[in-house]
Amino acid sequence: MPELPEVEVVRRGLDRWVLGRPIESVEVYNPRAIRRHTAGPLHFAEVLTGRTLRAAHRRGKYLWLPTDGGDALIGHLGMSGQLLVQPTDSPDETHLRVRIRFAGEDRELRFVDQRTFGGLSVEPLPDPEDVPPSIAHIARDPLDPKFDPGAFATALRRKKTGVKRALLDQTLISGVGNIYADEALWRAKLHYARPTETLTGPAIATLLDGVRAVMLEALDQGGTSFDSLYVNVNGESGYFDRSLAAYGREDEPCPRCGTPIRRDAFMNRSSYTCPVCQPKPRRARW
DNA sequence: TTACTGACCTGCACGC
DNA sequence: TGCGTGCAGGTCAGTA
Repeated sequence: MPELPEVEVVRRGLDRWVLGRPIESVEVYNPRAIRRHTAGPLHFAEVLTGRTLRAAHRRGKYLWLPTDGGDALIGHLGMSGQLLVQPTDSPDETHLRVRIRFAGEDRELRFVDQRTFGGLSVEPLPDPEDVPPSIAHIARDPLDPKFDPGAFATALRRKKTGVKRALLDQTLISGVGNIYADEALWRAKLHYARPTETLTGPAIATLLDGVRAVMLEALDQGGTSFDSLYVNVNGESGYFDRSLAAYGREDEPCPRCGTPIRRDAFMNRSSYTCPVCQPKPRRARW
């Protein structure tokens, strides 16, 4: 599943392979892949054709690529999305949704998405130095140099919810998905249902350290390839799943204390914890 | 205003 | 072999 490190790997690939190349044509094979572009597939293709992508930016798990026309191509990989730079003559992927060809290039950009939770859109970019309006509500991620740990701690304690639910709230802190939330909580020895208002300053600092550490380790290894759904722009998988301590390790021994890892249903998904290292709080918030 | 829930979507694993 | 069901999970609209 693409989380922040995976998206950053993709951003770096886009930065290397697609910038400065005029777009020759755009083909949309599944309208759902551009559902956020409300003007429709034809408009999406028309507005991009002839444009040149100038940069590749990221806010949390969103990517945006400003064009020379005062707008930006915005992308989100969802759960299974891939942005691939492929030779123009290579066979189409089964779930190819959008193809972008560049003038005079033997490589093209493909948006491939099995589950179509991700998508692309184009929208005006009033300030080239700022984020697009549609993703302005997304908070900075903990790897962002301008991320403010003090403001995060204040906002976190103001919430009246469980700490994992808060970590998954992209308006509070971005880039944390289910996998890295579980890993960061394991590192910080916090149960996912710990009420946010009971977290101390040092506990929040430890949690942030855990989030940063797990993201940086994933980034070093090219992202988390938990299944075959995630690959970088060159189609290569990462290997970070080998380093996961809790997520996906149900009944396996906790790397810290040896107690079998437990899986609970949480928010229509799974949560993995060590029942000894991460004891359930007496007063839990789900 | 804030917290929470469910829908969206598709391929795979599993049981019958 | 084929069918039905459950599961995976990021985001956001709708509800409480």
